[in-house]
Amino acid sequence: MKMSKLFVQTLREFPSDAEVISHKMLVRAGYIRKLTSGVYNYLPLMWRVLKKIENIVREEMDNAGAQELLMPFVQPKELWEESGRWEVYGKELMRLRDRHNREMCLGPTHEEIITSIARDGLKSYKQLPVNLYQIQSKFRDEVRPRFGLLRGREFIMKDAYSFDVSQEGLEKEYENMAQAYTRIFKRCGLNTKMVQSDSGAIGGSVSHEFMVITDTDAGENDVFYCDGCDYSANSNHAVSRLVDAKTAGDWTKSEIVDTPNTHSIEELCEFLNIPASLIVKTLVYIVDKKPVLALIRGDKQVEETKLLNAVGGVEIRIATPGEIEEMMELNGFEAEKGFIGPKGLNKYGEYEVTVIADETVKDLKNFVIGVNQKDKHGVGYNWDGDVQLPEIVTDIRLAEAGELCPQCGQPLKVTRGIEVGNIFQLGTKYSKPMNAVYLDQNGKTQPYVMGCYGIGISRTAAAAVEAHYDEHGIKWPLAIAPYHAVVIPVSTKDEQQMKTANDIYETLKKHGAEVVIDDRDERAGVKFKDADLIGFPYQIIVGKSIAEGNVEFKVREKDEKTAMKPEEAAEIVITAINAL
RNA sequence: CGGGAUGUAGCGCAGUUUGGUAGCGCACCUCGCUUGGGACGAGGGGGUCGCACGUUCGAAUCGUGUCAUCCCGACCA
Repeated sequence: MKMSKLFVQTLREFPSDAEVISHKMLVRAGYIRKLTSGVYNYLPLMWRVLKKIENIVREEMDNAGAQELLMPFVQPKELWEESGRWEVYGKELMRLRDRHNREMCLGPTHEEIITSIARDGLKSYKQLPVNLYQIQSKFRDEVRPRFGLLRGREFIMKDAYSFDVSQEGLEKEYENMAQAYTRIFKRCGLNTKMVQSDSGAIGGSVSHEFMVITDTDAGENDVFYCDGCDYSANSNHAVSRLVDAKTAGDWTKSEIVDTPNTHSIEELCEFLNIPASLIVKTLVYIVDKKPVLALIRGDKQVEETKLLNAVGGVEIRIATPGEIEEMMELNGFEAEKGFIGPKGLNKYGEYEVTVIADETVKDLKNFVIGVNQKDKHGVGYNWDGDVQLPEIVTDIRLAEAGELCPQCGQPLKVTRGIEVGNIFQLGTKYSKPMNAVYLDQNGKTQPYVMGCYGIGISRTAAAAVEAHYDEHGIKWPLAIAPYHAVVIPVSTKDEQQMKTANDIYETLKKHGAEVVIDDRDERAGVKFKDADLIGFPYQIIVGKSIAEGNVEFKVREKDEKTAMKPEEAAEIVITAINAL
């Protein structure tokens, strides 16, 4: 490819609306252009990168025994009603109507469609197991798209779905996919960590995410991990053992005491001169319009996803001060933020109040708790005597770095991660409601045991940039770079330079290298800057030293130039791409 | 959804306070000169100033509305 004809416009400056490195770099280097919020054009360079990643994914999926197909991007409401998700998916699901006023949606994921395909085609246990996948654009109408390709509304995803006759079969395929994913990301030049995670709106029980570990804002997930063993988990799923804390108060009887202006845990601790671990704090959440009280030890925080799962809801948010006031009034109290307690709070609007306690409060003795009276708290309280321990006691706590690993007891650490892949054990979550069944050996009807496995193709590309760049531009891993190499004749007017450059260019092409020759009549600096910015893994510079028979060879990753013969440089590139 | 900010040429921005013929840098085209880390000179093309309505002799500039984009927060009792 001639640089003069390559469709790429590099910019002198970073775009003003980009925050994270991958977004800035990909726009500036001419890979992507925003069409509208969260929606990007993939320009030729970007498309080459995406195709590289797709092909790695294809090879590994096919090798793992999966079969590729392609499902429609637009989906009918009816299937989503069958699974029950039309009601619960929320605003992320982009809904629209056709000319006949029939309701449709843009596919955010394809469980419903694949399940309908499977039930039409897979009638017998003899046909199972099967794993089907596609690579396709998805659309999720994110609340707040950001970070360029990392959290777009439209993005490219590989989604695979497995159908088995048993949980054992599913687990085997799950492991098979986990191994395929590990190979895929390794081939893409990414170090990933496979972490336990919550299964979210997709549903199911067991799930893991593949995270590219980063220390930047681009990592939207907190990942807890242990150096002592292999434990690692997304914060929405991480569990930990507590470090010792004071959990029994010194009060000898329970009473209500004045605690003026103690709106926060800190203020209350200071006023009573106690550690936060002696307080039961009560948080008011609204889950799908219904009120939920969450009780947790004062020094700990609620993990909203865990709470949501404990209640079995879809959408969760903290209650507003107005809602809290309303609830107080309705139950005959006059209290505000800082003084709320579970006792006597029974209803809100048309709903009963659900109370959920975190495990941390169960064993507290002589503790402090809100009693729904302004400027007062109960002290020396105990469960069941002074206040009822809720029926539901479970883990709704956000783990913290420094707490102990649930497996081996060493202190947990935390880092940030970009989720590039995930694997779920769905079980019969979709096959049952959608009546997707096969006949077993006994002629009996059974629902498929399903799994699903996603990889964000476009996000993987962006994550690769986050992991490989410097102040001059991108440093693509060879396997996913848009081109393997660029040949730069410093002066296009110098016949010897041009001839050598062309010879190298032709040689490389002949050996299967994807290569660009920078034939532009530009000054050397311009070409060097563009080459670094675009991120060609190898640069072969043909300049004055060609008089001594030498070119300069630069490995972008290492960022240093070495003089050598043209054929040596070509040899290095060819050897490298043959090793891919 | 709430709060904040911004919309002026492909990109980055000035001009808006105080209304009076739309500017700068980069990019693009032509010529010259230059050719090892985003040169220089001269000339040139490109914008209904997000959109609508209003005020005014006159609106990028003032007012109202609207749309879009970006950031922050979705308030840990």
